[in-house]
Formats: sequence, structure tokens, C-alpha cells
Amino acid sequence: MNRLPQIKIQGTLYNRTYDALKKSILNLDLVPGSSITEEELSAQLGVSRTPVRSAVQKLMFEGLIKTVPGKGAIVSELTLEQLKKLFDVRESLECLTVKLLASVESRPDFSKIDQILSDQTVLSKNIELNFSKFLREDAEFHKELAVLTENEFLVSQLEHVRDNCARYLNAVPFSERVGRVIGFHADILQAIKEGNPEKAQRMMAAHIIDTKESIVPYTK
Amino acid sequence: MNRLPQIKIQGTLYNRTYDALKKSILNLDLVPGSSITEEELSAQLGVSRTPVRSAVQKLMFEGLIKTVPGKGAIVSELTLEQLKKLFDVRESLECLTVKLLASVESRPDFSKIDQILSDQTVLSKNIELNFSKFLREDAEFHKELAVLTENEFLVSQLEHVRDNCARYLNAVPFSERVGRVIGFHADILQAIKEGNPEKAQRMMAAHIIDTKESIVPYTK
DNA sequence: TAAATTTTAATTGTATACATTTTTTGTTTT
DNA sequence: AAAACAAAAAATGTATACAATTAAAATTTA
Repeated sequence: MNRLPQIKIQGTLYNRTYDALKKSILNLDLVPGSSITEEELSAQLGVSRTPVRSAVQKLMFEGLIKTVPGKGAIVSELTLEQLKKLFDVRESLECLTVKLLASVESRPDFSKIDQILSDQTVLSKNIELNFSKFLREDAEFHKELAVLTENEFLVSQLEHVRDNCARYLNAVPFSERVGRVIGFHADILQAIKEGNPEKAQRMMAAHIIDTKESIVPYTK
Repeated sequence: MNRLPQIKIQGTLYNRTYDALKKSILNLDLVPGSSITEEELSAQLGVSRTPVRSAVQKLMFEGLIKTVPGKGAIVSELTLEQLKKLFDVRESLECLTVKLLASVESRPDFSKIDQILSDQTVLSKNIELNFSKFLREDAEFHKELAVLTENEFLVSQLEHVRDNCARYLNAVPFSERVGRVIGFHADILQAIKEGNPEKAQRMMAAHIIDTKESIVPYTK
């Protein structure tokens, strides 16, 4: 029997601090534009400044936090202009992902991603109850595609871009877009399995643009 | 008269440590695969472990260093497989850059990039003497293109990818490719100025692939 | 001798004290 | 009252001591 992946009960303080902070930012608990000091976080989380510093630096690197010269760190803003820039990069990298997958000779193992798609379909039946879970599965779908390319640069860069997108998506109340998402995902997956890179890219581009358009009305 | 950019005599220890380390890695002074401990670096650079730690973590985020579970940090390897993955991402982002520039209505200020191109042309006359400077100007050309898009995500992601590429380029002895580089750069710039996104992308893709191919023979 | 176990050494993780820089506040001066 | 300056407070930067984890070495046991 295969070894199941260990559940991380508690890693280093630095990692747990990072996870907690990131979650708060993506949740919008830490509102964009608000400033955060290391000391404050340290007191609030009950750890020393050392792990807080590491976590803040990593988030800075990922673009979720920005430093103002002598002022400290502030949570990045979510403007319409930023949204456009973010999605330009995302579209490019997501399309590369599916192009690579549709072009590869050796057929990758699609079992996990098939599972995600079917889970999403089930969730969509009661979307009022499961919207946040639906969003998580959505992120998983895109992540798994990247993982299947076995290109670690692509995986990590796309993850950063998607994390930034997640903040916008969490700001959009409920989405009538859910049905279309599943349709797009199915089409994308089919195009990949057919070994049709052009179609896969076209479908993915349409999907990303559709997502962007659904966010626009809620952005200043 | 415009304010000239200040030369950074000395920033924080953390930043200077980062710069020094990064330079050593890109130079291949720190050979790929070699392990580096914080204490060792600390002693060698004459600073405490605190700034070293920050610098190492940042380099880790950028992909120049990898952590082996309990072993410490090692400088990332430069394999043929990695090269291909790196250049897949680079091609995608560089093409996005020129597409954006060629599609924008308001004509950006090309004065700086024109200057870089002409500097490169001069340098190419005595390439034996100026090869490393030529490489730096080359990086500047690509960076300035990204900057002109005003897309900060694109700028930073491309910078990380290019830094990784720089290590490969420094491993290639002397390149007969120099003349072609300038030709490609001129063509790319012209296509952008003509407002022809398709041509700009085609030229850029050809340029990036040409660069990759010139590295391949020197890669294991 | 080979495997297992304990012990030691080395390395990273964390807390804390202090230094330095920057911002803000308060005072003085014109 | 406005501007300039000085003092205080707050924030990040840095060094260092200690804790915890992990790898390597030495020892024991079968």
C-alpha cells in the first residue's frame, strides 16, 4: 500500500506564520491598503519577530505585500489596473501550460484532475452552500495542470499569479459563472487529451478572460 | 535639470549580502550543486547570520538556491532539462511583453532602449574585449522592454527567469551569436514601433529559441 | 561483521537585546 | 502663524545566545 501524504500538524513557526498571514490576506481579513508592522503581528500571533520577518519577506516577494520606503509593509491594493496586468500574465502562463500538456508525447496521468473536475461538478449543484470550496477546487484544477507539465518554474510563477487573483475572486460575492467554469474546464481537458494545443489554448484564453470579466464590475 | 539616480554606496547589510551572493551565483563562482551554510557565509562576509538568512531566503524564492530537507541550501543545478523548462516560460513571457508593447495605443518612450541597442552595436565591434558587458546590455534590453509595459508582475517574473538564464549564458564561452542578437533586437524593436504584435512575437520567439540553442551544446 | 542504537557534532529555527533609521511631535524662531 | 529645528517615539535592521532538529560518528549488540 502506498504511503499516504503526511498531514502537516505543525511545521516551523515561520511556515505557520506565513500560512496564517497569507490566508488572512487572501480572505481579505487584512484589507488591501492596510499597513502591518512586524511588532504588531508578532504580538498578535504570539511569536517573536524572527519568524514574522521571514513570513513577511516571502509575502513581499510574492507580491501580496508591498514595502513603502520607510513606512513599513502594506497589503497590496486591488485596482482595476492591477487586475488587467495580473490577468495578462496569467493568461500567458495558463495558455503555455495547456499548450505543453497537449503537445507532450507521453500521456500524463489525468486521474487526479479528472477527479477534481467531477468534484467540482457535484459542488456546483449546491453552489450557495459550497462557493468557497468551489473556488478552492477551481484553484486546484489550475494548479494540477501546471504540476502535470513538470515545469517547476511554471508551477511557482503561476501560483503567485493565482494567489493574487484569488483575492479578487474572494471580493466577488456570488458568481453566476459557476456553470460556465465547469464547461470551460471540461473543454480544456478534452482538448489536451485530444492532443490539440491550439484548441486547448483557445479554450483556456476564453476561460481566463471570462473570469476576468466577472471580476471587473466589483473593482474600483 | 533632471535628478540623476543616486548610486547606492551602501544599503542595508541584507541587501548588500544579497547582491554579493547573487552575483557569485550568476558568475558561477558558487558552482551549481555546491552547498552553502549560513554560518560559513556569515564568517566569509563578515556579517551576522541575520542578514545572511534574509539574503538566502530571497535567493531561494527566486529559484537560484534550493533547500534540501535537513541538509541546507545548495545552488540550483543547470541541467538540459532545466534549461528547456526555463526557456519555455521565458519565451512565453517575453512574447507577451512585445505583444503588449506593439498593441498599446500610446507610444511609449523608446529613447532608453534605442540607446541600449546602439551601445550594443558598438560593443559588438570588439566583442572579445567586451563580451561580459555585452551580456549585461543584452539583459538590459530585455528588462527595459518589460519595464515599458508598466506591468510590474511581468517585470519581476521575467527578471527571475532571466537571472536563471544568465547563469547558463555565463557558462557558454564566447558566442558567435553576437551579430544575430543585434539583428533580432533591431527586428523586434521595429515590429513594436510598427505596431505589429504578430511580427514582434514571431521575432522574439525566434530570438529566444536561438539563444537556447546556443546554450544547449554546453549543457549536460 | 552487519545492523541497530546511542552519542556527538553541525545546522537551522527562534527569541531577545540593542543599533539605526525614519516618522512624528513639540518647541523655538522669524 | 508658518517654517525650521530639535527631541521623542516607533519601526526596521543587526548581532548574539540558545533551542531544536538533523546528519554523522561512535558504540553496542546480535
